[in-house]
Amino acid sequence: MSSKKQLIQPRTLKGFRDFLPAAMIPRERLIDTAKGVYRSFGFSPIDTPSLEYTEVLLGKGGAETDKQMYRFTDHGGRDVGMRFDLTVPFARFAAQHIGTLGTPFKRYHVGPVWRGENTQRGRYREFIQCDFDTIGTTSTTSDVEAALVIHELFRAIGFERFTIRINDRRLLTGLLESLDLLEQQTSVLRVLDKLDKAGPGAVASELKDGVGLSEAQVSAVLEFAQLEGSPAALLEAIEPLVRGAEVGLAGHSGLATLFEAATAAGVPAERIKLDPSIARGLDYYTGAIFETFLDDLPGIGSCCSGGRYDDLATLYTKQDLPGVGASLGVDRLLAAMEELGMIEAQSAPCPVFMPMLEKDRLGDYLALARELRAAGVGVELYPEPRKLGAQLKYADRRGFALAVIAGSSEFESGTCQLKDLRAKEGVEVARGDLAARIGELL
RNA sequence: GUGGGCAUAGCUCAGUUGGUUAGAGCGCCGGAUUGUGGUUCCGGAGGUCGGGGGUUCAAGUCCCCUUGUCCACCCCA
Repeated sequence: MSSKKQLIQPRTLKGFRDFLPAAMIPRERLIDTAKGVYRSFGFSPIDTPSLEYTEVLLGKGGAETDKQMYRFTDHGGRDVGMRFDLTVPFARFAAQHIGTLGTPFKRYHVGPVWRGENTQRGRYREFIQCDFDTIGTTSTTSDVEAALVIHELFRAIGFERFTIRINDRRLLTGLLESLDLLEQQTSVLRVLDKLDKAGPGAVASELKDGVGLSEAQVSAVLEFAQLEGSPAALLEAIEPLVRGAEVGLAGHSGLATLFEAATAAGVPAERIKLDPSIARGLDYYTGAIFETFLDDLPGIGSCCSGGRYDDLATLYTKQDLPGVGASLGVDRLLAAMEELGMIEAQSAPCPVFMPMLEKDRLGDYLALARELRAAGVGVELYPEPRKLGAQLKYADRRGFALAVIAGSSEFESGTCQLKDLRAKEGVEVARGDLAARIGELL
């Protein structure tokens, strides 16, 4: 037969991506930062399977997420779904294990999720979420803490200009209840959500003609959504609008406590806003809602969203398991950081590069590298004795900070050359002082 | 899922009303420089013009399908 082999075109599925070291290093750093912040607030790590019985996942996030869920039948005929977020599996997890864990329980969870929707910038079919949640308490303390975690998280990642927009589902429900619009809640909120883009005129006419509200109802809803000002001023203006409904008042006092406490905790006013028009989020939210936008790149969407969901676990257990938490969109945030020039283009996994000059000195090189590693300094040894210039070029391209250069004369005299690749300067250093000198330069 | 724009070398892009062997810059490899790289000079490799089909004497250029990507809607991290 033909000697030409038919090659398979190397490619990835739409919305699925490969990650080269240059992308993976900042990605891991971001995740480590998030884990550190979560732990500092007392959240513990957990993990769950990426596949679940479809019945566990279906109908929990709303019709839209059901449509986007990857779903198939496995070899045993089981109806299987790939998780589209980490919150729904967590509710199942909590219902299953809360007996041994006890309440309240705080966890964080980092892992990929899948949604079969159309791709866009910062929007993929496989992406990492980095969640933290507290379950087993309805205390507003946990709501406030969620806002504080988001604030510290973005600070730790390196952002100064961002806004956490907060609302409460109960406020909206209260308003609609007092207007006798509870039935149309979903469609009213969907239209309302377009306020920013479409403007009040378009929203008004769609509420009237599309959803069928009366003039009075339209103006009441618009008046509510268009309120602006400090949280305190907003809450004062909102109170009379929701006074007629108990839920509304509960949401009102929850938000009042939240903003008061967040301010007392030192969150700057410009980073935390009450936004009555935020209504979105998955179907399971029942209380406070959070969305986080970057002031310098609002178009990319919310990079960290969440809220309170007091009924989610009731689908799996009779025990009351209210929860609150949020999800950091790692991939979306990285796309934003890339665009904002916050990511250094370098892919050196460790600080020190060691060129190999003489093949028959392999044992000496390995021993020297091992000494450095034992002292806590990461070292990469080049695998073959090429021309030194070429090896240094390799090191430079990877972004190594330092090179430790040694050949026969150095090995015999117990020294080596320590070269700062950034400054392009080298000094001769006694082998015993090497780790210390490296520490000074890093 | 719906609608629109893109798709040419590793990267960023040129490519005239369809018309001979498809170009540039950067990068890469080799040499000048047999143990010290980012400059300079010389030389070199690398392209099924995303894939498939069609129209034509002739297609990178026109048409259809398909895949990917970007944008808008929808929704969301």
